[in-house]
Amino acid sequence: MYQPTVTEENYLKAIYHLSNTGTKSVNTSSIATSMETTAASVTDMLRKLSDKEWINYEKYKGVKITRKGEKVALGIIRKHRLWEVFLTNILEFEWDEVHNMAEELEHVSSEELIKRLDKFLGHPKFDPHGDPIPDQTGKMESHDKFNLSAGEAGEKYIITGVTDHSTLFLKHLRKYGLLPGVTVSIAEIMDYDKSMLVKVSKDKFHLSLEVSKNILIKKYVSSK
Amino acid sequence: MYQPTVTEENYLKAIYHLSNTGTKSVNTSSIATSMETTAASVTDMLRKLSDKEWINYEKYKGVKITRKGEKVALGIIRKHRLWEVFLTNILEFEWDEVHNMAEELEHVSSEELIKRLDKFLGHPKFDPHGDPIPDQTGKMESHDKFNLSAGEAGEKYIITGVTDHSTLFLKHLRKYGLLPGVTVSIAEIMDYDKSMLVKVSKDKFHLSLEVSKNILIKKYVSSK
DNA sequence: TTATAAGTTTAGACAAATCTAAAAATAGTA
DNA sequence: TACTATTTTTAGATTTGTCTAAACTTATAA
Repeated sequence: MYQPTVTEENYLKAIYHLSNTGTKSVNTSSIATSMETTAASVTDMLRKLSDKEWINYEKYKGVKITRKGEKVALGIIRKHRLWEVFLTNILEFEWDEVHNMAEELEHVSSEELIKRLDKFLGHPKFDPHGDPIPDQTGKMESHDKFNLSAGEAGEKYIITGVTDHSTLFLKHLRKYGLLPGVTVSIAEIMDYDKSMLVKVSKDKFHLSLEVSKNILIKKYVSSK
Repeated sequence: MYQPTVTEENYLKAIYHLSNTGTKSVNTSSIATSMETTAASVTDMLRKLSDKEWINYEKYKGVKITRKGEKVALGIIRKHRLWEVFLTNILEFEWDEVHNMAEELEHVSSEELIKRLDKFLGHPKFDPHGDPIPDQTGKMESHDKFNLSAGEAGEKYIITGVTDHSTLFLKHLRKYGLLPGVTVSIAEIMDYDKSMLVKVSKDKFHLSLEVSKNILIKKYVSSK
């Protein structure tokens, strides 16, 4: 119906993420924080997004994304994650370097371009951070991830993703070789601060709760 | 010094092209035509570009691009042409399909991205339309092109580019296999309308002056 | 339950890029 | 040269996305 502007696309993406990630309701101030702007600006934009039927919005009552809005958001997320795969796999950037470039590339409008990029990359299912890539209809895989901080001593896990996508955090993980696909065994969990001693291939090291909380894992299954 | 906006980048690109292409001076109305906007809007923008020292501008006296402005323009042109190579060589688009996508991709800001893209593509010297790609310092090859309409009967030439970049024209040329690199012999030039009978591999066909005027060629050299 | 705090919206303003209509400057021509 | 036509600029508005400060609503807690 309407063609969203770049700003509208970014708001819808933020609202989509807030709807699915946090447990709190999607309110004006949480959007303001995630968009790094003021509550007043958000209110203005919510009216516009509501007029275009991408969200349901009632004053003082918070926001719910509509089917239409979700479709826009998933389209942008698809583009973002495909470009991230391109940047790491083809142009050989590190996983902590690609986010800002993908933030720009995701707004390039051609659907045909993204279709061909997807094909060229071999229809990847996950981006370099382990996040699933929606297909053209918006569907995506979602394996039952949980936090490394909820893992048990003596168990073996595979890293599937992260919840903190900041460059600082990703760089930190890269230093330890903690990338999606890597196997981690928990040797010990400290009672005092919930920090853990982990083993990755032949290295052993300490992870704070702050770090383990932001790493997503699945159970290690030996065969296949 | 200043970071140009997308609009400023597009104005500088247009002014650069007008400075180098046409013989007429770069005046307000020619910029307005090429930017598909009004003379009033152009005047406003010229003041801004002048404030930022990308052009020298005197009221009613027309415009001259500065070194700084030329550097900005060449950076955009470099990005545009590298993305065009990517779209045709890697994503297998036709040469008449890539322009609009490249118009968006050229404004993605990362210098490192374009450096790696250039490397990935094998440091190409020309884009799919035969236009030279500036290097990081703004230098580019410029072989002595001339118009096919200035060619002589009985002579053999190699297509090096086009002067009309419209989809309509490029599609027309593609139908005849008239692409950069292809060899063309002029069999006959009609006195009446300056149309020409040309031979391309085994095909023979007629080209109007309208068409031949927009094809760039160089002399065919048999060895090497 | 009422006072206060927290969160949200409105009002009014601004910068960027654009427009139309009118005024001013330059160019072309008799 | 002087008149007219063309080109360019100015003036005043508009749209998008933003801001601060003030007003308003909802939540919290004595």
